[in-house]
Amino acid sequence: MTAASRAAPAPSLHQRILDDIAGHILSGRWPVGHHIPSELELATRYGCARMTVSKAMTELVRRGLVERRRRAGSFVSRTRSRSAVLDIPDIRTEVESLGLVYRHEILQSRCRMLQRGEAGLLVPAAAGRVRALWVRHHAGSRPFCLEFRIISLESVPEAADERFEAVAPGAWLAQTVPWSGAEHRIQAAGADERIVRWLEVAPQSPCLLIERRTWRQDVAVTFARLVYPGDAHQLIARFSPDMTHRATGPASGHGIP
Amino acid sequence: MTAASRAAPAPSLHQRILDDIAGHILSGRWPVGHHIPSELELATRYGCARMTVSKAMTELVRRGLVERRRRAGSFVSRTRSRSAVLDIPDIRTEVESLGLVYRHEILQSRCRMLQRGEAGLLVPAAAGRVRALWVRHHAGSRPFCLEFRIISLESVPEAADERFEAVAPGAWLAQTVPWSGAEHRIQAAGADERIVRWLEVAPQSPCLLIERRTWRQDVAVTFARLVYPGDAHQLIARFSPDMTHRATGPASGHGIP
DNA sequence: CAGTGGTCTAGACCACAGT
DNA sequence: CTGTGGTCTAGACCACTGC
Repeated sequence: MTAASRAAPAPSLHQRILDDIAGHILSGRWPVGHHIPSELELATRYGCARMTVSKAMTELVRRGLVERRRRAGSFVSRTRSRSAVLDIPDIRTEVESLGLVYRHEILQSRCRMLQRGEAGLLVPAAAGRVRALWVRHHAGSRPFCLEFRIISLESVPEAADERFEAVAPGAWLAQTVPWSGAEHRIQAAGADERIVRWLEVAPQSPCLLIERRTWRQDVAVTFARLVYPGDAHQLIARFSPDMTHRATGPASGHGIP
Repeated sequence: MTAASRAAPAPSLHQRILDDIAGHILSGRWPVGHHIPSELELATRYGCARMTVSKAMTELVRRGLVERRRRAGSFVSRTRSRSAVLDIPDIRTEVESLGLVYRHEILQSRCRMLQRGEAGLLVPAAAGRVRALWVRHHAGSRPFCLEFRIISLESVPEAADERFEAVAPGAWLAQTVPWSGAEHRIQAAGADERIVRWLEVAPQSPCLLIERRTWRQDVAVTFARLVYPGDAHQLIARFSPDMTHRATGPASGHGIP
């Protein structure tokens, strides 16, 4: 053993097989369409049981690197996955990780019926009573984000009595209501009159707009529209599905222009 | 068997266990922090081998619903995963899925040394010769997207001779060069002078700006900055990592306001 | 120290799709 | 028909860690 293998936490065999094959693919030695040896062949090669190989291959399929067909075999995938994992932090966490003091204030709060024209906001489409809020989030002394939120009171009746002073609606929901799915829509928009007033930005200045719809099983839970002023805010999405956190990675060490 | 179970493709046992437990968690019956029965207990309950349970639990950990600690046991995760899968389509695909005719044109193209101030664009930071391009993508008769791209010629020497007329650089790279990771940064920005001219938009109008850095193993491959005019363009990110494709889902059936 | 998860085995049966 | 993946079993050993 060399000194180079410092504190190697004994990677499991299926992990090593996975890394080997992923390495062959990512390096280009196994081009798109390449026929990967069968599980039995690989098991023989690695001197292990077939199930150990199977575990590695299953994970490679999940990552989109490999496609498998019965009887035909396993092949390097041709559809290079054009998806990435988008990390959507809690706003408080986000602000505090910038080293700033977080604070939020409830600008408006009402319990009312869902209005016409808001039907498409909740998903699946819903009607009935909702809690509707406008929330402003601050980073230090500056407005950081303006949030419009609707909470379905049919899904979350306890939201009717919550004052959301200690904890903002988003965080409150996250720790209170279980949810099974969410959809985010991200776009750029010019500041409208309300944003100009509440975020203290110039009219029509560019803003990042994030709409989030959350549901549980087949019931709508909440809708949120988050507006971040200017180009000060950015989202980061990384590819490589939990690819064992490349320590020497590009995530650090370069400034954003 | 009831008539309701139509064409059920015999879900595997570990899948059924997974669905059961996910159902308990997502419905709230098992709240955050709930102690999930041990693998042995579950195996007894389901009358199966421990490994079958293990497979389900491992997947639940991957999805962020469950945390496991040795000796202590398995618990419903408190950190509800705030990540989503962002789908980043190829521009041509995107345009054509809108029912429009796609076209791209190379506005500028040079092989040159990487300039000072561009050092942070490639990741890991690199120097040396690059192919630098400005590309304009059209949807029908309208400009759709402006792309600034840098390709490392050390990683992709064959990019020096490619004309990128038949196929745009992004698509060409996707089908030519294997890559292991990518990072996207998404933000809103006002249109600068170049964007105003080439995308035919008003000065300072809001644009969606996507920067993509791609690398292979530990070598930088390419950098791309894509600018989409106005609020016409949006990205969509869905939560629930391949959560067995909710057919009756919110992905369809509601118009975007 | 004992219970838990993490891993691995050497088999087995089956479904399925190419040949 | 046959080779492939997909699943499952009934064990086993180990590492860790909370009791």
